[in-house]
Amino acid sequence: MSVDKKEHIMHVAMELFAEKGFEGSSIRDLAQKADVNIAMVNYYFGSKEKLFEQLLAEKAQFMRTKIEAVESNESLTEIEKLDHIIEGYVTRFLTQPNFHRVFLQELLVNQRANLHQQVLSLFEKNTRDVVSIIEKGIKKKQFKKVDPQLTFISIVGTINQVMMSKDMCNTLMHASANHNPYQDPKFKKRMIEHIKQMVHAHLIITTVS
Amino acid sequence: MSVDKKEHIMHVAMELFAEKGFEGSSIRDLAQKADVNIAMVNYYFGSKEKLFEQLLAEKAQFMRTKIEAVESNESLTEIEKLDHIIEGYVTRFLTQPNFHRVFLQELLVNQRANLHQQVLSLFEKNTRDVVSIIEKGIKKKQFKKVDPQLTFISIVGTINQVMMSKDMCNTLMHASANHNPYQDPKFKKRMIEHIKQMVHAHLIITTVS
DNA sequence: GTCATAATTAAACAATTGTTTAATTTAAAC
DNA sequence: GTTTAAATTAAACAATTGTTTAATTATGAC
Repeated sequence: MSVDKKEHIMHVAMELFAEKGFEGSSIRDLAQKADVNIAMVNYYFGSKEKLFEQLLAEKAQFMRTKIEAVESNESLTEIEKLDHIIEGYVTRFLTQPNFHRVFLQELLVNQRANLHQQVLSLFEKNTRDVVSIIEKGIKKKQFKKVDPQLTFISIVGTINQVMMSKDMCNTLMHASANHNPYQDPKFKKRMIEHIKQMVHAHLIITTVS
Repeated sequence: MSVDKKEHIMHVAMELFAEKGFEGSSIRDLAQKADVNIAMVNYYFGSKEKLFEQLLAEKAQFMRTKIEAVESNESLTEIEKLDHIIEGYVTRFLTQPNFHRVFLQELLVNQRANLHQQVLSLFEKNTRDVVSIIEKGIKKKQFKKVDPQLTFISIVGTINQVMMSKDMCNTLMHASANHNPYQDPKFKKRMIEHIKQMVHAHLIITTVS
C-alpha cells in the first residue's frame, strides 16, 4: 500500500511541476491534489527537492535505452538509424509529456546546479550518439556535408517546441482547446513524417541522373 | 535619474528571471543584485508581477516589427522572404537571449494565465505569417508540399533549443564554459547557414535535368 | 530659503513557504 | 490480545516571501 501511495505522490507531483514549475508548486498544493497529508512528502522523500531529484532520475535513464540500442545495431544504414531514433524520440516524448516539460524547465532554469548539470549531460550523451551517426554517413558520402550538431538540435528542437505548450499544438492542429494532442495518433504521425522528410531532404544526396 | 534607475531594475530583473525563473527569483535577490532598496520595486512597478508584465510587454512588440516588414515586401520571392525571416529571428534571439529565455519559461509554465496567453498569441501571429508565406510558395509550385506549420516549428524550435542553455551551446561549439556563444558571430553565422540550408533542402523542388 | 513633491530608506507586516514534532492510528508479528 | 514498528495526522516551527508603512532625504519650483 505504501509503495502505491509513494508512486501516486510522484505521479501527481510530475503533473503539478509540469504545469506550474518546481518553484511554482507548493507542497500544500501537491498534498491537496494528491489527497495526502502535507507531512507525507517529507516522510517519503525527505524533502521537496529530493522528491524532484528522484522524479527526474527515475525517468531520465528510460530515455537513454532506446537510442543506445539503435546505435549498436550494426545491420542498419545510417539513415535507417536516424529514422528509428526520430520515431523513438517522438514516441517517448509524446508518451511522457509531463516529464519532458519538467526536463525542459530544468534545462532552461539554472536554479539547482546539480540537476541542471545532470540534465545537460544526458542531453550531451544523446547529442554525441546522433552526431556520430551523421558523421559516419557523411564519411561514407551518403550524407551531405551538413552541420551534425545543429542537425541534432533541429530534430530535438522541433519536438521540444511542440512539447512546450499543449495549446500551441492545438492551434497548430486546428483542434479545440480541450483536445490532448500528445495522445493523438494523427499528431504523432504528422510529427514523425515531417521530421523524417525534413531530415532526409537535409541529409541525403540527390543524385542527378 | 529615476527613469535610469527604473530601467536599471528592469535590466537586472531580466537577467535574474532568465537565470532563476520568475518564481525562483525573490525581490530581495533582485534588490541586492541591482543595488537598490527592496521597496523600490513596488514603488516603481506596483508589484513583482507587474514588473514582470511590463518587462515582457516592452520587449515583445519589438520582435513583431521585422517579420511584418518582410511579409509586406512584395518584391521578394517566398524563399527570399524566409531567408530574411531566418536571419531576423536568429539575430534578434541572439541579441536578446535573456528576454527569450524568459519568454520560453512563460510558454513552458502555465502559472500566470494572462501572460501565458499573451505569449501564445504572439507566437501564433508569427506562425500565421510564416505559414502563409510557405503556403504561397507551395501554391506557386516553387515549394514541395511540406507541412507549413511544422516547418515553422522546426525553424523556431532550432533557435529556441540553443537559447535554452549557454552551456549546451558551448559543448556544441567545443568552446570553454565561460564563453558566451550568443555574442559569438561565428555561432550566429553557423546557426543561420544551418537553418537556411535545411529549410532550402526541405522546401525547394530539385528539378531533375 | 521655503515649500511641495518625489525618491529613498529601514522596519514591520501578514501570508506562505518547506519542514518538523509529537500524538495517534494502522498493520503485522508473535 | 499484546507488542512493535510503520504510517498518518494536525499542529506548530522557523524562515522566507511580497508588500506596506512611516519617517527621512533629495529635488526642483517659486
